[in-house]
Amino acid sequence: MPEGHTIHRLAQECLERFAGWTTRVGSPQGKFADSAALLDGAVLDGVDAHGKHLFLGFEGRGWVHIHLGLIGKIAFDGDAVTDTVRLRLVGGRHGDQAMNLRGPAACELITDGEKQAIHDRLGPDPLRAGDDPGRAYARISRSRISVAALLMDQKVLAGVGNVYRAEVLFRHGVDPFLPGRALSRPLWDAMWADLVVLMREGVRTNRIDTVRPEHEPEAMGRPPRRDDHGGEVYVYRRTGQPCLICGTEVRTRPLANRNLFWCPTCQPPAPESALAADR
DNA sequence: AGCTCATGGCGAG
DNA sequence: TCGCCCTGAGCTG
Repeated sequence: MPEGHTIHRLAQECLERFAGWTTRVGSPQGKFADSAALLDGAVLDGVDAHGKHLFLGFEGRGWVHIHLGLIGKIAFDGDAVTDTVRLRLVGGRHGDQAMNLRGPAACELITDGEKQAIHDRLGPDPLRAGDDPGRAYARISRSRISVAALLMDQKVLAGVGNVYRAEVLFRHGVDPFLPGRALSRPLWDAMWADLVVLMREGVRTNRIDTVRPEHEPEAMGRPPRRDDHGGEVYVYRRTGQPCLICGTEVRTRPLANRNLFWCPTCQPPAPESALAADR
């Protein structure tokens, strides 16, 4: 579920549903009950998103900092209230809007200062207007770590997860094991610009689509394909299947506890790739 | 009923 | 590098 596009979309949705109105705040599951009691009845007056971090502002009472982790989910409307709901909001103009949060890695009430500290330790986010790709490149270009690992490091770049990582590397023909220091500035700028477009589209459609029209199966004379995760992608979770462009079997390998996917033909290793510190 | 896996990230060793 | 936290879906029995 959650890469940065999901979080930014949720921020927008919370703003539209709840902002400006007093909000009932509860924690059916109990782990957020003390803070929920402090917030109950406050006006939700602002939202923010940075990478995979979501912030809900309650007038005069601080921010609820939410991180969904790998398995957290937010549902709205008629979603059933079960004993796993960590945070429940009810409010809006007619008091009939509802939000349920389940399974988050973080759900905590924090101050402005604590919120700022989170922003300070995150890298630039392609979905935050004005964020500077140069800040990410400053770290990438100094690192011997693979570009695949760097793209997932939220201190380097905020919001990209396992799907966007695999797909942006594919779209630019970059070998995942290329050390960051071997990535040129123009190539990085192109990848960033691509992420801005892909992730904005992800916010709009609520899914990750990365396949260019000319590579759609129909355009390539192949039968249509449906992914079980909702979007159309080149390599993510397509292990052993033919690359949509060249037909080579998509490969996978765990890197830093996560599965990495790539096409060894479209993303050929550079000489420096053998030297990545983390391969 | 129990296992594995998932678009994350943390802290201990 | 590993184990662990959170929940639920999709398998296997």
